[in-house]
Amino acid sequence: MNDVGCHSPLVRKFQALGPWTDSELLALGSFGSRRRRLGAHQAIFHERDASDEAYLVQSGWTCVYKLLPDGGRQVISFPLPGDIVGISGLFLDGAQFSFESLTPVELSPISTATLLNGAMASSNVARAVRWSVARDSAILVEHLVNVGRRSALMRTAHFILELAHRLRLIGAERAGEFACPVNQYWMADALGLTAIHLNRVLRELREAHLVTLRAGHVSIHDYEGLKDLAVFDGDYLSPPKRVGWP
Amino acid sequence: MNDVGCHSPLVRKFQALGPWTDSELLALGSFGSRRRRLGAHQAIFHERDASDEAYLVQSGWTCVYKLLPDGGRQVISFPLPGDIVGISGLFLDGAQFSFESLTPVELSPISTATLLNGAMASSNVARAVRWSVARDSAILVEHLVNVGRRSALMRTAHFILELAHRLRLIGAERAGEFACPVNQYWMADALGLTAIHLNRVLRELREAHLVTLRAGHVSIHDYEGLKDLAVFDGDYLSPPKRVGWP
DNA sequence: CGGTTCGTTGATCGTGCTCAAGGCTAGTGG
DNA sequence: CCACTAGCCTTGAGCACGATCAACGAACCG
Repeated sequence: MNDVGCHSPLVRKFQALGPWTDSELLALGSFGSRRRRLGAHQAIFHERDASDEAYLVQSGWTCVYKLLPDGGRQVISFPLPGDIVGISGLFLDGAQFSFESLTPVELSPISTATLLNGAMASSNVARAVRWSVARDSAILVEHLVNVGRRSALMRTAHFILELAHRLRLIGAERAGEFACPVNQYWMADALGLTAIHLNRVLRELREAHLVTLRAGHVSIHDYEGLKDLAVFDGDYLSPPKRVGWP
Repeated sequence: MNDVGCHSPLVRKFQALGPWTDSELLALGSFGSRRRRLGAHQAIFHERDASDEAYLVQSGWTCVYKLLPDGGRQVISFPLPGDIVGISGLFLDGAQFSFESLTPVELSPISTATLLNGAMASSNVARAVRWSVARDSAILVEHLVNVGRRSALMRTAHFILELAHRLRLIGAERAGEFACPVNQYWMADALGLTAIHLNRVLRELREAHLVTLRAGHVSIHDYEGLKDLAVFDGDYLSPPKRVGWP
């Protein structure tokens, strides 16, 4: 059963939280038992949909956002493989946001029962879920700081570094290079900028030899420089190092 | 034991999630067994502090924020009586933000063990905690939308309406009137504005006969008008109406 | 009284938005 | 092979929302 981990981004993400026994891996695996494939730019759920299921992203890029009546859009997050979307919706009256695929994706719906049973069955699974939820919250907080108080340049740099770190954790980043199939419109809507201004910011970052984003691919040329610019500290993204954690 | 609820803002907040048995109220009450009083503007914990405890606010206004190296400050939330702060910090390497009192406050530290035991002991308590965490996340998402995509005027109106709704749930708002001991500097740092600009926005709202904020007191003169301006829908703040919820 | 905190206003500046266009590439159908 | 389209990226010119800098007023409190 250990080979569950070889292909599951969830297990990969949770590995550092281990050690995992085979039966626990089996419990984790139950989160991925059902699978759904979807093409690019397909809605998965909409704001206010009553939701009895969360979704584990198995592969592909996705996007969580809210629309405003004036046509504006705020991207909340870009869930990546190993991320679970919509847990909070299970405990509220419905989803607070819309969720869709940006690329072709593979999703595993997780029912409330599956989630709670998994957590009941194994305290390690419960820990992992709690960590995952807490981490998502930390990412959201950092996103708020980004949009509320950082300049467009710092904000963009910070966002790219966060993506790089998250992708590294699931093995989708190497030596400052990674695929990023998010166009400038979506990215601008995440950063609270217009696509036009973001384009200029990206040019600035490129001309400063810090990072290049082209054709859906990101190359970080000067990691330290970028980190200094953004005042980035990625500790909030990594599994906790504390011993005996709850 | 039922009089626990009479004075506990936590029980008041969770009432609509009921029905609660006496023993469950007792379990909830255990979250408030310890008490700490603090004066105004006292630090409760700082960013990066290792934290083994969350805090239930029993009375007074508090503030969660992050500082930036350039001296900037982003307020994440203003936890009110009945709100629990720092749960996510229990499951990460440390707190992701600073937490302090704005007024004299009464706090109940909640250890990780107390929190988890309370949830294990009663599924209603577990439900309530899950709802509370999910609601905090929904508030955070709305805050991000506010700062990222709404104009200063809409943003401010939305913020005031959210406060009014939250205060109503704990019985601290009546007929559009409530105390709000948050000065314009703190409020501006929540809204991603400067205090100077916020001051002008508040004047605009006052001159439009929508809402007045003066001397720590808010008077909403035209609730519908304010709601239309902000395109506010407070459903995310109320206890879920779904039956048989998890 | 003087000090401190908070609110208010004016003048000016600049980051990032708006509107408008054009270019590049891939895909499609003639 | 060449139009033609559709996304997406890029650039320019001008404007506006909100920031910055600089005071001053009001309330409170020692």
